Amino acid sequence: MSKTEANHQKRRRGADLENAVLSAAWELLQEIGYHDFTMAEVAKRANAAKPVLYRRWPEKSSLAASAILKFGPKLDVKIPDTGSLREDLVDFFSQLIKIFDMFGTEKLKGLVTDRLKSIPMEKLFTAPNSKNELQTAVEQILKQAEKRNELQLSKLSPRVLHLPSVLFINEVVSQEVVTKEVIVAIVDEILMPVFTAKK
Amino acid sequence: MSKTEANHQKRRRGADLENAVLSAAWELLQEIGYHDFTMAEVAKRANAAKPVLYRRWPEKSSLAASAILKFGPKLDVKIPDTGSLREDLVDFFSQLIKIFDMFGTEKLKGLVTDRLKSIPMEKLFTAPNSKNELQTAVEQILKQAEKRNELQLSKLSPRVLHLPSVLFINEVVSQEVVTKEVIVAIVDEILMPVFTAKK
DNA sequence: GAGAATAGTATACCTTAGTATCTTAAAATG
DNA sequence: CATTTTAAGATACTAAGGTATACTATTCTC
Repeated sequence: MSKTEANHQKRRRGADLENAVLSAAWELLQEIGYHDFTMAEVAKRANAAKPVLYRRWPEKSSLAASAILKFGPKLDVKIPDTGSLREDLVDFFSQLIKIFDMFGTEKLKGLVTDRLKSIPMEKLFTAPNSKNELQTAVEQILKQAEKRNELQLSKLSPRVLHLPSVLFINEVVSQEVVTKEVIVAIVDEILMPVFTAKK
Repeated sequence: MSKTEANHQKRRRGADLENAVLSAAWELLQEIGYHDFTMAEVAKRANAAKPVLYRRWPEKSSLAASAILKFGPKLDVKIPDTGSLREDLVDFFSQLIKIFDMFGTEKLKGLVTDRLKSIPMEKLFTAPNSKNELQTAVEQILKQAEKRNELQLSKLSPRVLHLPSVLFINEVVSQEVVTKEVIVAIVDEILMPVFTAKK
């Protein structure tokens, strides 16, 4: 029992500890992906006890999501303004797939399906205590289109505004990889008709 | 160790055993729902060993899905022919929600998200070795609409044909309950514009 | 500064999905 | 009918998510 070193003279708390855990989680996620990622290993890496994790995140998928939101590629996607709704949508979603490709959808699939147990699809891109950035961007693109008389925003319901997120997640969950062609098809066959429907 | 009864003179095999397991699974699902449903309990109820289950179904969600497909309410939904695509779609999906309401979407949510780990959304309604009945019905409804010149089937891609399944599943995963109003909104705001898009 | 409240640490525990192993009944093959 | 093959039975095991408990270092409050 002779601990040769003064192991933990200082005990981390609050934000300090939280950051250490999130960093460890982020490292692990990059190294081995969500599927093989375990809570025990995160705890070990962060030199923290498992209950510390569960005190902050109710479940594994929640911790993983937090780590990605904190350290993952930022969703600082440029909102395009090409002069055409169609082009703007294609451009915007093309930027999004790059982020997913960094991980590979295969590695994210498990996380997404686990998250769906707790939150609805359209909220998957929403950080706690913040706006859904994807949603905001879509609305911005639609506003631009309204100025060009391509559509009437007031006629679009929340369900319709969430459609891009839903379709995108569906592809991530269903396909190995989301290509540019897939995005073009989604925009031309689904989003454009819905957004510009005369009603 | 004195087994007073000749417990298992006969050892069940093949389809016999499979049926016994599926029956036990179906009973359990009805009694306690998917979340509390365990493989060990199914095995016990069926007087079978756990490896018997895993030899046939690779995972819990797969066994549950099989049990529902076998004993659950049949998808023998009547294909409506009201003379209007919109009415047909609303009518058809209204029949579907009845089936889901029998369980309550809450009880099915976990099953659906678990299934999504193995299969894409649009295949959720497809039994092994059979056609996707939901898909077939949608196509039938669209054929009828084509005869009335409401749309041109040849212009609709597989992605578009799967859209009803995707949207329906999204609602089941996202909402507590899928109401008639929700269905009407999905049909009017999304499906009709997509199916009848001029392009 | 004394004492209470808070929140780490360490560790054991429970539950359940899923696997491995060994024995044995039943079916298939000849 | 003897032998081989297949698959069920029994049971033990592993791994991981998640919880409970006892103890103790910090911080808060008075």
